[in-house]
Amino acid sequence: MGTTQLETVPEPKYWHLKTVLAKALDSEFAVGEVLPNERELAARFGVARATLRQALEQLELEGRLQRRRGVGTTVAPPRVGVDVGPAHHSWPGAQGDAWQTEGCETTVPPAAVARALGTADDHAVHVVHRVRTVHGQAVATELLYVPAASVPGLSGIETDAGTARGRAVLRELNRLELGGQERAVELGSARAEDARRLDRLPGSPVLVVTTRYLAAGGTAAVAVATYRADTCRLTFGDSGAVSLLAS
Amino acid sequence: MGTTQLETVPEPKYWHLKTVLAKALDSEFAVGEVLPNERELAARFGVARATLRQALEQLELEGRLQRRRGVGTTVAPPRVGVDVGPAHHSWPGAQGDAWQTEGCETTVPPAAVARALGTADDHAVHVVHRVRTVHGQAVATELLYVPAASVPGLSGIETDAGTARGRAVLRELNRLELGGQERAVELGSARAEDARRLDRLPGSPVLVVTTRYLAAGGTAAVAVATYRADTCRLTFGDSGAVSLLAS
DNA sequence: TAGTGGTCTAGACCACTCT
DNA sequence: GAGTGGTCTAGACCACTAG
Repeated sequence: MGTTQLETVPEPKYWHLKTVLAKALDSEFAVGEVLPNERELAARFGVARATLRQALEQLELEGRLQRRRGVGTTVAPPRVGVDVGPAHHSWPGAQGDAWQTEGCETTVPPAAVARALGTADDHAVHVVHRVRTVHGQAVATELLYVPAASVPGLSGIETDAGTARGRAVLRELNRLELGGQERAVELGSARAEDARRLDRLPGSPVLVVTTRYLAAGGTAAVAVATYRADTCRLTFGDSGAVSLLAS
Repeated sequence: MGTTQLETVPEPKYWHLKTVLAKALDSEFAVGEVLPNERELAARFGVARATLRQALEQLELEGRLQRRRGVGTTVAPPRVGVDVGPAHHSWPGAQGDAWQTEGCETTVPPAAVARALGTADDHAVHVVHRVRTVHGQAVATELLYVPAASVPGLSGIETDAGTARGRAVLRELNRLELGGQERAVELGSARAEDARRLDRLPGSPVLVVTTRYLAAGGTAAVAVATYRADTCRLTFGDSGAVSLLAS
C-alpha cells in the first residue's frame, strides 16, 4: 500500500514554482530576455495567476526578475554593488561623491531624525535632496538633514533657490572636521516620492541606510538614503582593500 | 457639476489602508497588543481579505506588525539594532563573539562562495553553522566557509563530531592574522532551513550579509549570514563611538 | 475543537506602454 | 488598440496554535 509520496510534504505550490522557475532562469534564459506573460505562464504550469504571481514576486525580491507594467517580465542582470563606505571617511559633497544634488528645503524632520540630531522636535533644519545613479540609472534617493548650527557660514543670499542652496549647504558642511560616521541598514518600503524617482511602484522593498555624521561635540548631520533593494547590493569595503564582492 | 474629488488619484486601496492602519498603530495600540483577525478587519474596512492582507504584509515588511499562524497579528516592538562590525576587527569565534556554534560539515560551497574563496568549483571546505541570538531569540543564521588550507592545524581526531569540530575550526582560524574584512548587504528570501531556525516561514524577507575575511595572501574564510529583516536593523559603528542608532 | 493566518482559485477591471 | 503587469473580489480549503 505504499503511496508515491513518503512524508507527504505539503510544500506550497508557489514555492515549488519558484524553484522551478529559478532553475529555468539559470539554464534557459539570458539576461534581459523577456518571459512569457503571466497569463500564459499560469496556464502552462496549471495554476491560478495569483499563485504564479506569488512566485514571480519572490524572484523579483531576490533580484532575479524585473517586472514592468505594460512591458513585461525580464531576466534581471546581477545586482550592482554600490559602495556605502566608510572607505572615504568624508562628508557628503566631497570630491568623488557619487550623489547629485537635486534641491533643498527647510522643514521639521521626523521625530527619529530630530532625536539623532539632538534638536527639538519642532526645530526646522535644512533638508538636501540628492540622487545616486549607477550606469545612468537612479539607484537611491537621499534626504540629508543639516541643522543650521552645522553650517553657520551659509549666506542669506543662498537661502531661496533649491539646488543652489543645496550645494551651498554641502560646501559649508565640508568646512567642518569630520569626527566619524555611524551607519544602520534596514528593510523598508518605498514612499510614493522615492518610488517615483527610482522608477518603482510605491511600497517596493528598499534598503534604508541611515548615516549619522559626527563632528566635535555631536551630530552634525543625518542622512537617510533609500536604495532599490531589487537591483542593489550594498558593499562596505574595510581595510582599504578593493572590494571584490562588488559585482 | 463639480465632483467631490479633484485630480481623481486612483491610489490603491491597500496603500490607503496601510497608512490608515499605520496611524492607528501609532495612536491606539501598544506593543504586543493583538489586532482583530483578518476577516473582521477586512469586513470593518469594507475590502476583500486579500486586499487587507496586502496592507498587513507591507506593515510586517516594515517591522510594524508580527503575524503568526494560529495565533494572530500583534504590534511588533521597534527593531533591534544588531552590530555587524567592523568594530571588533576580529575573527569569528574570538572573545565577545555574538554567535553560537551549532555544527560543522564538509561540503562543496556554492559557486559564488567558491569564487570569493579562490578555490575550485568542486573543492570541499569546512562549513560551520552558527546562530546569533538577541534577548533569547534567534535573529540570524550563518554559514562560515573555511578552506582546509586556512586551518592547517586541525587535528584528525576532531574531524567527525559536528559542534566540536566547528569550535575547533574557529579556534584554528583565530591563529591566523586578520588582514581586513569586506562586507556586503543585500535583500534575500529565507531558505527553508534558515526559516525554520529563525521561526519564520520559508521565503520571508531576510538581510543577507556576506563577509570576506582576509589574511596574508588572500581570502581565509567567507561568511554568509541571514538576518530576519522584520526584526533586525544592522548597525555599522565606525570610529569606535558607541552606536546611538542602535535602538 | 475553535480560531487564526497561509494558500489557492477563477474570474474582473484598471493603469500603463508600446505600436 | 492590443497587450502587459497591477489591483481587487468572494469565495474555498489547509496548517497551525491553543484551550
